[in-house]
Amino acid sequence: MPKAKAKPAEPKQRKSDRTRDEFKAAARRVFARSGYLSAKINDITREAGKSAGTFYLYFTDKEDLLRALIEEFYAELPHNIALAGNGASDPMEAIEDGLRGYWNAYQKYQADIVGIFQAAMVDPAYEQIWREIRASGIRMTAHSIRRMQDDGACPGVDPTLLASALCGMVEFACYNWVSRRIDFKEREIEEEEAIQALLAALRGTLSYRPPAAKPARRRIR
Amino acid sequence: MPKAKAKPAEPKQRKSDRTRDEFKAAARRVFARSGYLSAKINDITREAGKSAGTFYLYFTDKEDLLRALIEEFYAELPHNIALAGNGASDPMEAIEDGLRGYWNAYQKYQADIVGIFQAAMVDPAYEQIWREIRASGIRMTAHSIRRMQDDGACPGVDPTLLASALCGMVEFACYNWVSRRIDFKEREIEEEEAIQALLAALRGTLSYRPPAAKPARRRIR
Amino acid sequence: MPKAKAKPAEPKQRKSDRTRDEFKAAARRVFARSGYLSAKINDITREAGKSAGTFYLYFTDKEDLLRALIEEFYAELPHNIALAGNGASDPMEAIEDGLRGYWNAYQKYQADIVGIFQAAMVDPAYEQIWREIRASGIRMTAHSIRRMQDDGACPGVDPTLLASALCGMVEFACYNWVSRRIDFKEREIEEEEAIQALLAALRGTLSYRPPAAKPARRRIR
Amino acid sequence: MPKAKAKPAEPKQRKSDRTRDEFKAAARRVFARSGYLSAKINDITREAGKSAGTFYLYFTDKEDLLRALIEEFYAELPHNIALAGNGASDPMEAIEDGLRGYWNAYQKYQADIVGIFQAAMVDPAYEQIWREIRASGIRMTAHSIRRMQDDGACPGVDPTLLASALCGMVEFACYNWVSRRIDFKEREIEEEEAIQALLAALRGTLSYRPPAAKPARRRIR
DNA sequence: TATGAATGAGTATTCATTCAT
DNA sequence: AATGAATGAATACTCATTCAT
Repeated sequence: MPKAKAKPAEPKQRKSDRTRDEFKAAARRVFARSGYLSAKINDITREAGKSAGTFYLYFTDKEDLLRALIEEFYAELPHNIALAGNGASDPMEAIEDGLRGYWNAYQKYQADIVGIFQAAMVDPAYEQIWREIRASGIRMTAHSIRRMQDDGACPGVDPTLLASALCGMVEFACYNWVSRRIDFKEREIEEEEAIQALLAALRGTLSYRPPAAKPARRRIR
Repeated sequence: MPKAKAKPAEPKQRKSDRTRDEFKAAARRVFARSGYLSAKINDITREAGKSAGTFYLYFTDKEDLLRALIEEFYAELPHNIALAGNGASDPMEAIEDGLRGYWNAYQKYQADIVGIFQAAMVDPAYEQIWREIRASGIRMTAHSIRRMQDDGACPGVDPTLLASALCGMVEFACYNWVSRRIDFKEREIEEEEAIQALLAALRGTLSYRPPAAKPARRRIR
Repeated sequence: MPKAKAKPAEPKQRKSDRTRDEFKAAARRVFARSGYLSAKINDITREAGKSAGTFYLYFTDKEDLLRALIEEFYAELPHNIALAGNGASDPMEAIEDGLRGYWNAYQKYQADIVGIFQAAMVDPAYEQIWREIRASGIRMTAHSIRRMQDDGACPGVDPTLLASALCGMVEFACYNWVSRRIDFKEREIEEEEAIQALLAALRGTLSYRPPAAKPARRRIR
Repeated sequence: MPKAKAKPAEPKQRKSDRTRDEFKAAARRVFARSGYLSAKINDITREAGKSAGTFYLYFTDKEDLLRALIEEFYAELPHNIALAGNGASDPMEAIEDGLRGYWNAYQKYQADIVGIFQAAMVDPAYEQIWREIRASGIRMTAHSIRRMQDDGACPGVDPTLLASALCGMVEFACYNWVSRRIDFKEREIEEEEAIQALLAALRGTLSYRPPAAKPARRRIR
């Protein structure tokens, strides 16, 4: 038949991309709702309004899908965290900027982070990824700690160890407060209130200076 | 687990008790090794050197087994934590005692705690249990925070919120450092070193006093 | 079956409907051959030429499958029985029409009826269903009995009790003669012969008039 | 040690018999309560207050146990039925005696009969046994029918076929009314009332004489 | 004899993945 | 590209039966 069709090459590519994105968006919703581990492939395809088979045209696996989420997340992470902290000359400010950066990233990439965290529990490959994500935060935090220590604050602790603890605190608070809504079922936590609580801990820890003459602990009464 | 199944008759004899304990011990090893969620009933029976069916003479479920672990854990928890902190008159001392208590309990009941934590990700009933376990620690910590605030320290933060963050920090550090051995693959963390790092954060946070004239954030130097 | 499980999504397409019907047909063959209680899911899938998992795309259970059979059976039952008896003005004719209706329904839905009957032995929910199916027949029969009693026949008996006995007779004869082929292994029973035997009992019972002066039982001759 | 023990050979034998009987009694209770097919070996041993292993000292099987029940039942059956009917010279009286005999036997051996009936659904060997039990009743009933037919009553029906239907009626009524308590949940059926209903059917059927000039059924309107 | 803990074959069920249309 | 029906390997669970004590 003589009807010369215009090659729809471009639009096709587009459509395919769109479907892929729809899957990712659906997965984010599902992961946020019921976690990565208990999410069934079917839950995701249903959420995406696609059929079961279609999923495998775009991803090989639930893990593959998670990997795709992570990539996006990775691509934007620096904007939220690393860059945020970079500008600040004052270590305390750097820490606060870092916290706010992480908090914002967490809001947006909740599903990804929970996904990685849960996958890490079961799959060593994801444990590695999780460790890497943590690592950059820890490195930054440790750097600030070291600067504070140079100034005489919080002496005698391994900066990396302390950084690991503090980053974990932030991470875990996000998980508990934002994703699982644990601990505070009865009331909504205000975003700023939450940040202030974390900030109080960070600030206190980093600026701690032991009293001049430290009395022996548990001295004889 | 939400549907309360009738527990199996639970043979009470000597031999029977021993087998039940063997299963619990085997489960602790398996959970510690590969986590609760990915553990198969078969993994546990094999580890216990028992046959598949035997498991069901003692437990109805993997969940039921976890419940049994928790009970034991619960029974001993107060000795390690609550009682520990009770004697101390000084809030800082109470916090330190609580930390050491939790740390010790964690060493011993690692598998249980990880099990509950993982089960909580997937099963609301365990989320509830996990929340309860956290609650007692949070309550105690919040109490100490309030006492410090009465004294003028760490002002302007919701004690419960801050307590939740700090308890999470301890919990999560135990998980990362002890159970997953994340962050510090290259070296063994000394127990005392780990405790000191956590203590530094707790002490700093609780005793923080803002500088007399609080300067505006990010003022020009 | 007491716990109402959510039925699987129940694909509605053409192909899917056919498969569902194939399962029902296969189940009817299997139930007729070896009874409902001893039928394994596997027997049915094999008979249907499908794989194990496919069964669960269409039914949650063996019970669910039986329920599906019953529905079909229920839908047609009135055509065979109730309507049949409705037109007849003479109670004896109503009874005969009812009998022929039930007989025909039984031929077609043997497997369903046997299934319900067997399931009722083990599961109270099916006992209820079975009771309901019986109830309509009993009600109709009792009605005819009452009309005959108004006319002076078979006096002094509870119509419902008698109806229950007579309906049971028909039911059980169908079971023994048609489904189990008991009692008459050596020869084929002609359909009409069987019906005539049942009819003889029904007719005799309903038209019975006690002899005028009832002699004492077991008097000396 | 010089204490010469008396050989407890006799008592031992007694004890063993007693245990066996306890199992049989327990089984009767369990079968009557929940049917033969759904009864687990464990249900029976628990009901008997014995341990699981002990069961196998006395029986090889649940079937073996059922066989033992049947034997006892068989041994007494003639007293209740066959002998009962034998004395009567009048066929109607023979039928009534037979009915009362069966009814009494059923009360006592409910569990056995239900057991055989259910086992027959699943196991051909028990189908055979069931058929045999039925056979003697059918033979007797057919005999009475033949005598009535010689007298001109209920003409034109195969006596055995009719007997099978009538015996089935009685059997099934016992099952429904006594064992399953179906059809009459709301009220207790009086024993005599039940017997009278069955008797009405038997009497009517056997004494039926077609009206002199039988009009064509469904004549032209 | 009696016990009851242990066994393992048999069965049901789930769900990621494939493939004909 | 998309569909959704079909697959079957993996796993959980039950229960009759054995056996060391």
